[in-house]
Amino acid sequence: MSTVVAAKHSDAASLVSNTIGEITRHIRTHELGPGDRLPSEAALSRQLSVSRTVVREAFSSLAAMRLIDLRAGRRATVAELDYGAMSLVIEHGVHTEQITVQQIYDVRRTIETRTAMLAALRRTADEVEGIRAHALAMRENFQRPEQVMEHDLAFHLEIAKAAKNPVFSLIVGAFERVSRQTWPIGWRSRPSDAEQLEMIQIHIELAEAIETGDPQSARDLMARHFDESVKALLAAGIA
Amino acid sequence: MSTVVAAKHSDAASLVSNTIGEITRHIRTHELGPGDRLPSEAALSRQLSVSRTVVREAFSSLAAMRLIDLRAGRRATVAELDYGAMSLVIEHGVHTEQITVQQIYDVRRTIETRTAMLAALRRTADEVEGIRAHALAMRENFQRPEQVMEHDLAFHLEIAKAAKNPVFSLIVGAFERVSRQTWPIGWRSRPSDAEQLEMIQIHIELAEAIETGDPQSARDLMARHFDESVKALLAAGIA
DNA sequence: CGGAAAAAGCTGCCATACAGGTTTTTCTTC
DNA sequence: GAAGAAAAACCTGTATGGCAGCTTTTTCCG
Repeated sequence: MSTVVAAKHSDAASLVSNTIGEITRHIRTHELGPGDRLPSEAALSRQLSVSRTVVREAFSSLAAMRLIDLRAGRRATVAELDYGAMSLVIEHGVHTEQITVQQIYDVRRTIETRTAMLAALRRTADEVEGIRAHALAMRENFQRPEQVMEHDLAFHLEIAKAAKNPVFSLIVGAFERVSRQTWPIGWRSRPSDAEQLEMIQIHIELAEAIETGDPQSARDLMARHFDESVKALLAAGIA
Repeated sequence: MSTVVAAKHSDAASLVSNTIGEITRHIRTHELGPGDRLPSEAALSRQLSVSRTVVREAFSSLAAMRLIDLRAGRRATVAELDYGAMSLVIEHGVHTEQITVQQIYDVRRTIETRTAMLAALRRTADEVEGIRAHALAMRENFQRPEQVMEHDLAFHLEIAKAAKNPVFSLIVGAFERVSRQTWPIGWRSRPSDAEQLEMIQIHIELAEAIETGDPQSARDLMARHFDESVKALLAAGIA
């Protein structure tokens, strides 16, 4: 039974792994939240009877997964939810050819048709403002692809945020790094101004649907957006 | 504009971060795939003009995100896609009360109604066998909750696999650690044998729908499964 | 009492050392 | 010459000690 996507059963009795476990356990048992400070490396070193080297590697690993924040001279603190690590995992999957760009679009479509719908139901006035601002900024800067891309990414993240479920934000964010690399391909496959503006127009209408509070339209527009994007990528010869 | 879920703009000019970047760049530019070997710590240390300590912490971080595999005495190798790190991130979010269990169920419902549908369309004979075996094993072992849970988890992962999109597997797997902790709560909230068997029955029917190749039924059954699960959790007083 | 300066504490990084696992090379024997 | 065993070379895991530079706490002066 080859599992393709697996999780190592890490009994991994290495000191570092155990130390990571102890630290996360510490967070859990002490009910620490974002911003709360962890013991110093030296303290943990004594407490767990391992060298500071081991504690440092454990901290470093936790920081890589963005579970804690590290800053020189300061104590480590519990981190806020952050999609940085997940974004690296996805990017790694694409670069090692274990994930295709099209598979990512399939997942994004599934997720984001839902966030669009929820956003239309739950958005606050502020969020509507942000979403619309990004959509309009895409149109205004449409001769500067860099800018368009940044606003596009922010647009999708803002919708996820308006859906009021941080897990959706996490997942949408997880695709950010890859999107930065594939976005220009999609853009170039829409060579005329008309085609580019048409793509941007969908974003604007989507912003309006969310503003109006029309979940069905929001959903449909997001679906259309992804259908068009996939079409564009296929036209550009992306497998 | 408070972002709630963020990604640190890691210009993070720390040596370790830079080294992590260099290593992932090495993987990318040399087009390394799973199993391929990376340079030794000493070699990278010389090549990048940093101490072995720094290289080690970078390796350790990459291993934490499951981008590479480390084993004593052996060279580091590029890892296969693995949801271990993502699962820790989600678990962290729940323990620090940045994510609620119900929010996870919302996302799982969105994702897994899709995987069920796709599985019905794309499954192989082997996968059907695996999926059904897990569903039946749930019924057979239904007096041993531990066993039921394990087969339940494997059931959902196998469906994701049958959907033939590793990103779905990654996401479904990302909820594994949390599920292991919340599953018993849902189970206990179905106190009678009849209720427990009813829940298991949905799994069996779902397996059948996937076997038959009926995407609509598969989808509906998965949706019902999650609706029931949420109801059970709410009954148990989970916010 | 307020604020500046000194002290203490902490992290980032480095060099070195050695135990124990793994790979490669060498040597022996058939 | 080939197969297999022994040795050498290489590699990672962990520990220790040290120092620069940043932060927090304490102390002391006005």
